[in-house]
Amino acid sequence: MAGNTDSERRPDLAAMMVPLGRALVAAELPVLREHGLAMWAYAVLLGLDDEPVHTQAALARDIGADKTRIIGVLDDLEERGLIHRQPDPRDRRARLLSLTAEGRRVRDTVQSAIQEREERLLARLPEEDRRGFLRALQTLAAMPRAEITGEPGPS
Amino acid sequence: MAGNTDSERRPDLAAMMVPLGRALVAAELPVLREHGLAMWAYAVLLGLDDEPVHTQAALARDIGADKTRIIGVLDDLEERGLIHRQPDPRDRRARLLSLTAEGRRVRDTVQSAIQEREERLLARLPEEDRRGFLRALQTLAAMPRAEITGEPGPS
DNA sequence: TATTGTTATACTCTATAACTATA
DNA sequence: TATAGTTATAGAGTATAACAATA
Repeated sequence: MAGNTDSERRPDLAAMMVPLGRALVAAELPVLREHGLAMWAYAVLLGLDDEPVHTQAALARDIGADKTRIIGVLDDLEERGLIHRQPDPRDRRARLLSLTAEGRRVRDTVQSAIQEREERLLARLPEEDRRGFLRALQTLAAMPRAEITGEPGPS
Repeated sequence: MAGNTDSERRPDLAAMMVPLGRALVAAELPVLREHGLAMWAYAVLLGLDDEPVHTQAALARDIGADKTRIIGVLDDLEERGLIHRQPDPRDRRARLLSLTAEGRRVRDTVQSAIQEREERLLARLPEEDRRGFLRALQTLAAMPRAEITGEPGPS
């Protein structure tokens, strides 16, 4: 009646995903520290990846942070010349955000190092599982949060 | 040189896994609340699943918690008759932990409800991806943490 | 001396509220 | 009045340190 025979029983998805996510983050930290980046700083660099401009609140929302929390991060990244932050001439309340050339270089270097480590981990999986895993993970990660939680979401 | 052609570029694993894990947890919370369980209480019930006995420190380590943090949880679960906690006669420092019949019932009920929701989510993936995803996820989740972080781990 | 469970404390991360400047 | 950015404050969650009982 529970829908699961004993043979196909598995741990809950969250019970597997959360500790695994923590371990992956822990694996990233030494790489980030080598380049003087904290986790949120790296998230900001990734968040500015495609979109060359932004507003701080939108960037915060995109990377799952609070707008008040990334201010210090932006201050630091700007001071180090990794991002530009200039007032929007058309709405002087807003700040336009973009990566500098150096910021782009750092992002690429760090991301390559991180994904190299990840590839070594993924290489230990059977090829068929590996492909399905990556495709499914990207599909699920791209879903709006509300579709996963089942809640109507922030209206 | 970076090992990735532009066509196969993907987000970092952690960048997908962590928000997805958070969303899955958020999806569990309403189910847990229906049964008066907090997240760590559910983790304890799951941690006592196979092993009928334990010591509190070992249980905490197994579920990725601090030994000081689950004490209140154990107090509550014991008071509600979901677990037994009795001094080990052979080492009176330790407490033997086990599920009561009611604790087992609650755990099964809650886990079934949670996994039903999860199955509805997984049903939206192509069958081939879904199988590989689950197999790979279980493989990775079963790995010792040190194999993922690359660190020597707590010696 | 070392370990189990416990309590008390400190620290980190995150969320909320309040202020300014623009609109 | 409403919004973007900022600052200050409060809260939740987590880790660290210190203690009593037992080994």
